[in-house]
Amino acid sequence: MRTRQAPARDRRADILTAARKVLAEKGLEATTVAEIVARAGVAHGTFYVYFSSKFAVVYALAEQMLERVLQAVQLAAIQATSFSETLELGLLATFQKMGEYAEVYAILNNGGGLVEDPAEWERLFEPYYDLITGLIRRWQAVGQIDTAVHPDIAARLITSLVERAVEDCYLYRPGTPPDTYMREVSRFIYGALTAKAP
Amino acid sequence: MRTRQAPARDRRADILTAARKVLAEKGLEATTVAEIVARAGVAHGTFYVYFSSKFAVVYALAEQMLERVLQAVQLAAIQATSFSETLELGLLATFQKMGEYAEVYAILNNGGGLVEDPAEWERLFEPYYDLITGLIRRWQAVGQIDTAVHPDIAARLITSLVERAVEDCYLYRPGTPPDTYMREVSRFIYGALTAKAP
Amino acid sequence: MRTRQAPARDRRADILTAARKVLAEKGLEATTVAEIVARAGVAHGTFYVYFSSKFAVVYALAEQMLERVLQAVQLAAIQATSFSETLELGLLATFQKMGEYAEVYAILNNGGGLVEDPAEWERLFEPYYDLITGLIRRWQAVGQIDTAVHPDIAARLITSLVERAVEDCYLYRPGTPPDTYMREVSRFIYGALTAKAP
Amino acid sequence: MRTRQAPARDRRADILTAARKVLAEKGLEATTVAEIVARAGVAHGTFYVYFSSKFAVVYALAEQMLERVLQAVQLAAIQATSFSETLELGLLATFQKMGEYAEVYAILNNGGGLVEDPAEWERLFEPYYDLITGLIRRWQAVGQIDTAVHPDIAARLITSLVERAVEDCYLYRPGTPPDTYMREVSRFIYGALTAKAP
DNA sequence: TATGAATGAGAGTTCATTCAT
DNA sequence: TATGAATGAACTCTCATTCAT
Repeated sequence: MRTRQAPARDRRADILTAARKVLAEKGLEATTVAEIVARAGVAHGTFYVYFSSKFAVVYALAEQMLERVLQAVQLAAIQATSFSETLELGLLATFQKMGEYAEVYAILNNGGGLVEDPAEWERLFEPYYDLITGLIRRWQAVGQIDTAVHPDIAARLITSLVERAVEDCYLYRPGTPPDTYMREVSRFIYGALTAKAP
Repeated sequence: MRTRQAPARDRRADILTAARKVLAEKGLEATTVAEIVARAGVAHGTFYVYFSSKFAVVYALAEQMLERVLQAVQLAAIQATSFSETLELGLLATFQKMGEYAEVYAILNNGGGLVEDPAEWERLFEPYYDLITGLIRRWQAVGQIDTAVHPDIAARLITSLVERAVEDCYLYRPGTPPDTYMREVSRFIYGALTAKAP
Repeated sequence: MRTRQAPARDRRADILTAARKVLAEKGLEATTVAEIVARAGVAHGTFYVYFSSKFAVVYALAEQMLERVLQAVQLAAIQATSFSETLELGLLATFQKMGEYAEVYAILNNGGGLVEDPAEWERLFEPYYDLITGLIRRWQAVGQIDTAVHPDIAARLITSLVERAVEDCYLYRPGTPPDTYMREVSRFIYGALTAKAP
Repeated sequence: MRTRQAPARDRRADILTAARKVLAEKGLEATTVAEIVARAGVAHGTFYVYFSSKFAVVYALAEQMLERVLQAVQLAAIQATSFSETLELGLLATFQKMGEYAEVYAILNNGGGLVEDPAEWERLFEPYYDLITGLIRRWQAVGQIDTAVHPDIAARLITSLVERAVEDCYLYRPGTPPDTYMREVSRFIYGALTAKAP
């Protein structure tokens, strides 16, 4: 009986953490359930108590990351009083939260071909797109963003831009300081959304 | 000597074509050599006459695509007489050539974790980055692009933007016409590179 | 807990036994993991639960045999009170234990080229050589073996002699009774170690 | 037409030489026809013009070696005027000729499991055994070898002794000079064949 | 809930051999 | 005779998943 004893280990969380590490180190194809459970310190069978398949744990990881980024950006958006401030604070929040998942990002990015229907994977990102779309609309309404911009297409482009910047920044070109990347991306998006077409 | 006989099937090309199809349908992890050779109509062993491993065929596919896109964009750049025209023609070329590889793109995009060193994969894209970087510098020199733009960082951001747009356009939102995407991306990039920071 | 249930098949032992049979019948190169597991009545994967590779099972078999022979010879050596008795009892023990492995012996003998470094394989036999070397020294000390004999070279020669005799006896010339072989070998070694050079 | 031009390459010999090298370096199981033909500088198909299978080349190699050793020992036996001289000269000849094949010897030794019936392989060695058996009889006839010795069993034991000594000498313990080995073996055999049983 | 030995389908890869040239 | 691209059967080994405990 386990009442008020040492707090029961949260095995689900242990597995999730271990999975993140292994994915980061080995990449999706080389990640095995065997290694995940070894790192999590649980038995092989225990994995299947909490996750229905190898894919499920990757999916759960993506959910976790997107949820955390989403919350941080929402908080930033609430505090901002202008488009440029929204952009600045939002990017800062994204770089911070996403940075923790940088290594797995390339994997999470496209569902790794683990999911049958790509659209199913894409749905995971929809709340994020919706948030950005909403923010664009909000600042279009008060004239801070060009009304010619398609909010939903732009939301997707911006998302890809930021993802790429985070990846580049933390993975491929760790020499360049994150600040430089953030400023560049900021200027890039600002120009894209405010400038008039030629 | 092979003169005037049956026009000698090019098995390497057959395998490459088959691989493209299978990757598009199944994704990287679910793609098997068995299925590739079945579609190519060659024996299992023949695969290894032309490619040293499963990875090698993905790599070769990426090379093929990037080479074709690069050529098309170079041609466009030569014909253009202004930054906005370069942008317009370059995007058109990219959408056309890359569109053929849209399904595999998500896979090719990050090397699928198939390659040990991510930097090795990244090198594949370098000629493409260099081309864009050069074009940005060229139009900065004549004042058509803001000189505050970092050519190399911008080149990477633009690349990710276009990749994403092509993916979205052909894969995830086939409802929206390519033209709309191209115009949006064009405006996006134009604004980003020409506008002054806030 | 496994108490009083079906007496838990020892799969490792089953595989080892099956491997011995297949090796004896087919020889090393023609022995396949598939056939071993078929005879052992276990799944293919089970093989790799207990042995890391095809080679590992051959190695384990050699270890098992050498260990058994070694023990038997040690026991014989303890009971013997003269060199000629040591020889007689030792040979008897060796013929008995090694006889069970006669078919695989030709394979075990040189590691079958399965091992990268021949010296690694040779190390397996070192305890056996050491035992013989020690016995030679012991009977040299009391004048029953010619002191001109190099104990370690002689140990190796004796080993090869006995191996060969066992092989011949059980494999190639089953017509001749083991007794004849043992007596011949005994006389051979006795003469070799006690006689003076010409 | 090839009349009186550059002497036609003896491709069969080239293949045999290449095979010897590869077998020595890689061992039997790791030796491939591909590598043999690569070293021999001939096409894959050419191999099968001269040898009916991979096994055939190993068999041919063994034949070649045994033939050469046999000739050398026969010559030595003819020149010798006593048992001890026969032993000395015979061993010298064997060490020299066999030394060239030392690396492949371990492989050739038992047919590598390549041959279905071990007896078929054993037959290859029969002329060699017959030679030794004959020599033992010859020196028994004149009282230089103990008549209690079984010529045919002893021939086999001697053969294994010498094989082992050559292997040890050239492969496993290259530190010890061949001379030491030869003298030890010589004394060993001399004692074994001339001494009276206890 | 937790375990981990056992599973077995199927993966990537090798390579002896063939045969049209 | 010589070639070498093509073959495909067979190999070793992996690993997601199950289930009796």
